[in-house]
Amino acid sequence: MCSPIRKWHTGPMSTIRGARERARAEITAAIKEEARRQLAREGAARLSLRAVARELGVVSSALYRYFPNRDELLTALILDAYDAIGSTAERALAAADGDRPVARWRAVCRAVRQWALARPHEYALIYGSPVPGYSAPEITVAPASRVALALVAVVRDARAAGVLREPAGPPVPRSVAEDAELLTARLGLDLPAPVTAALLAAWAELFGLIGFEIFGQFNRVVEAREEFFDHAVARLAGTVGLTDGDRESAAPPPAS
Amino acid sequence: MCSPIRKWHTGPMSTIRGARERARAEITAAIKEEARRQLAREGAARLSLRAVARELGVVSSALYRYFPNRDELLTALILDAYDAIGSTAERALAAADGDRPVARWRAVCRAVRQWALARPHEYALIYGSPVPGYSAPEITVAPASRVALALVAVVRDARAAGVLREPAGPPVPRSVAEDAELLTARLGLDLPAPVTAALLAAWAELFGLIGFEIFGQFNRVVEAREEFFDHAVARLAGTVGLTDGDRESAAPPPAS
DNA sequence: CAATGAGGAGATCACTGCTCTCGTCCGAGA
DNA sequence: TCTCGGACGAGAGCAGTGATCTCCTCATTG
Repeated sequence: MCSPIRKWHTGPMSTIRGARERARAEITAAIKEEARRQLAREGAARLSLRAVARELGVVSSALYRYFPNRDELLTALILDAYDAIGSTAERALAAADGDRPVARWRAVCRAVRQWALARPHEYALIYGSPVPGYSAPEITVAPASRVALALVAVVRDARAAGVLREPAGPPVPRSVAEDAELLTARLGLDLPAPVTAALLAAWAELFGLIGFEIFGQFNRVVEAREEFFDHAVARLAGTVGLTDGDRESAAPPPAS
Repeated sequence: MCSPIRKWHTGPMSTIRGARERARAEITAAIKEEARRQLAREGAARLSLRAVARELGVVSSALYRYFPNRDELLTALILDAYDAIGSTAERALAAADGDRPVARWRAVCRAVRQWALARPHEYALIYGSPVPGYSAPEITVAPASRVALALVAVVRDARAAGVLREPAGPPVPRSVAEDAELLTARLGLDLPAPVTAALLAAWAELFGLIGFEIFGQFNRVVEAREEFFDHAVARLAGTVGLTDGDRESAAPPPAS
């Protein structure tokens, strides 16, 4: 009856459809929610299907109606986490819209760090060691790149505004330049290879910094975490060529 | 009696002592060896005491004579891994003894990367997410710092040779400078705070790069892995102020 | 209004970490 | 040289895990 939409078969969006699949969606969400709670409390490897089921007042075998196995549940959590950190970065980017390039860069980096500090276990899930004999499936590559794309956007806009310096440093090797060009082409951008290379390194350093902070490598080494992070991120902005437009904002001559 | 050495109670070194404890040491080593094998095959969370025991032709409860629990076994593996990667870095440093600073820096970084690529699971054990609800004990801090100390040594020697530039970039905030001074004092060094700060960031970037490569973040993004790494590491050497002595080796004027 | 199939309950299997008890046998102290 | 303590391994057992299968129910759908 009513025939509003072609049911099943990949409906256009998450429209309401039957009450049945609404319930299904709700239960799926509840499972992930509880799983996330346990994740935060115990970590990924201690995440137990049975415990989730117990907490939901349901028998463990019931969960298998929603996730074929534990790893699939983890994959769902990983996807959610990538989406969450990605949209956090994008939100920060949007919020810093009119700002100068270095400020936008810092805003994105800070947002990512804050997200990670608030959810260390979820962060570990996506940027720590891939879980137990579990290698991230292909589906994760798109959401995984959203943070990187936010960083790229800052640089792209800076270049469009004509305030992007060509980064200093050793020349970019041929093969790396080719990778860089492939990448920028794939993103529909036009960035010089040295910038792309610097950007990739900065991307890695950002998560290196956050990972070291979260996983304890900075314990008893760096105490002023926030200030150090901001400082490192500001340096990073310089290495990818970001400036605030005024001349020589990031190159005081070497002392003495 | 006989009083050659005060037995037990922390003998001076790993001298031979009884045949009994020799056997104990051998079995302990065999357990760790087999555990490492399983680690390489399955990853940390799939590491099973029972499987190790089975492979060693022994009943599982027997292992508890050597390690009080699974986490302690993991801790032992972590310590070994830190020692291994640390001594690899130190060996590389020693092998590049007479070389110029940038070459020494690159040698250490390359050695660390090679070690990690050859043993991704062991690398994940120490630089990935801390294992299952397990937080690294204090004992790991000393061996964990050996790689960093190798990097520091390169910079220290460069400074002693007078070929260390003061790194460019934004001024170091007060609190970060204090951390830096505390750290250099603890190491008995005399490095300017900007250098120390840059060094810490470079340390994080090094492991960010290696982690991204091992954990798959560079898949379909960076194909010329080795060249990219070398290039990033060369840039990094520049950011901490390393030069090869000849003037302006790392600062070509911005094109155009 | 009927049947069909989604979903939950419960039993079961193989596996895990860990504990406890019980023989055995080595080696240090007399 | 003898003896006794203690290190060691075997084995049973407990509680917990992921996963599968069968059975029963009831709401949805045609």
